[in-house]
Amino acid sequence: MPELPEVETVRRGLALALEGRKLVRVETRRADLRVPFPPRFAERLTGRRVDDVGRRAKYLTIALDDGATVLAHLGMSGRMLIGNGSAGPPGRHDHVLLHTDAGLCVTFCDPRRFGLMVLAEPGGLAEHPLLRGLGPEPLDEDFTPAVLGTALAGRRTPIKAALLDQRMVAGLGNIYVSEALFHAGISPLRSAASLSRSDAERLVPAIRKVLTEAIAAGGSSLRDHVRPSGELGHFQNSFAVYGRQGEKCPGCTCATGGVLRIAQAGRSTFYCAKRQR
DNA sequence: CGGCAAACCTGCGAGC
DNA sequence: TGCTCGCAGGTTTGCC
Repeated sequence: MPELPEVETVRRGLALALEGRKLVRVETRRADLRVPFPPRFAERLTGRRVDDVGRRAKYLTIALDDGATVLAHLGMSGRMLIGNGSAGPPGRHDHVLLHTDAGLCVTFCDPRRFGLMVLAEPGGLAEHPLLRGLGPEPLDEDFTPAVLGTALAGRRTPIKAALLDQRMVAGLGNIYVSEALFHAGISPLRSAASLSRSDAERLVPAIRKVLTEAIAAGGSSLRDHVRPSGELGHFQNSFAVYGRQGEKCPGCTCATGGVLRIAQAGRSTFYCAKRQR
């Protein structure tokens, strides 16, 4: 499911249900997801108040009042859903339940179990192994064309693959890389190192624009993504190229072709060969 | 070191 | 109707 805009949408929904609330009961319903839960994970959370729900790249950060932080990743199919806690028995893929003193329950549901939920000890969040190597947040001011250019320098891998590398810039996934490259007019096949300064100066704003608009739309709901409230996102209706192979890209005047679909590093890439060079 | 393919796991839609 | 195949928004591992 989730790239930065979907995770940010989930963060905003979770903040409404969790911030300032005490966790009165916590259930883990299996021993592990992609990685095992920390020892006594449910006990560590029980009785704690949630001070803040944040996000770093595609990770949710749930800060507790004892200084520890829950790190959650939604993998491909993870959802966080807010319910009233009395909506019948948990489903087969409901792995973690957080009951609050307001009577609400946040359920972490993840059929494919590529997600995870672990705990960073007080003061250890920034240096946590899952976060340590991440590149800049694309919506932060310190993500500049110069910073991106430096990160890409010397990389012979295609720009498509480089942008999926969370060390270059954090939070992009398969959808938004294709979309951002389209808006910047850059071919996904070009090597990362071949991007000029002027390419980077178009790419950075293109990344920002796509992510900002997707967040405003509540993310993209292709199959799994729903907001904690249960509402769907609708940015999938604004895709220029993703999933649109054979169609003309927006505003395209060329007579032939249309959006192409290719495989790069085992994943689908969508682009317009006319308008992306 | 760098880059690619495979692996992790389940569900769903298409095709036979 | 029911089976098999291919595919899916992420990340890590191992191999070349």
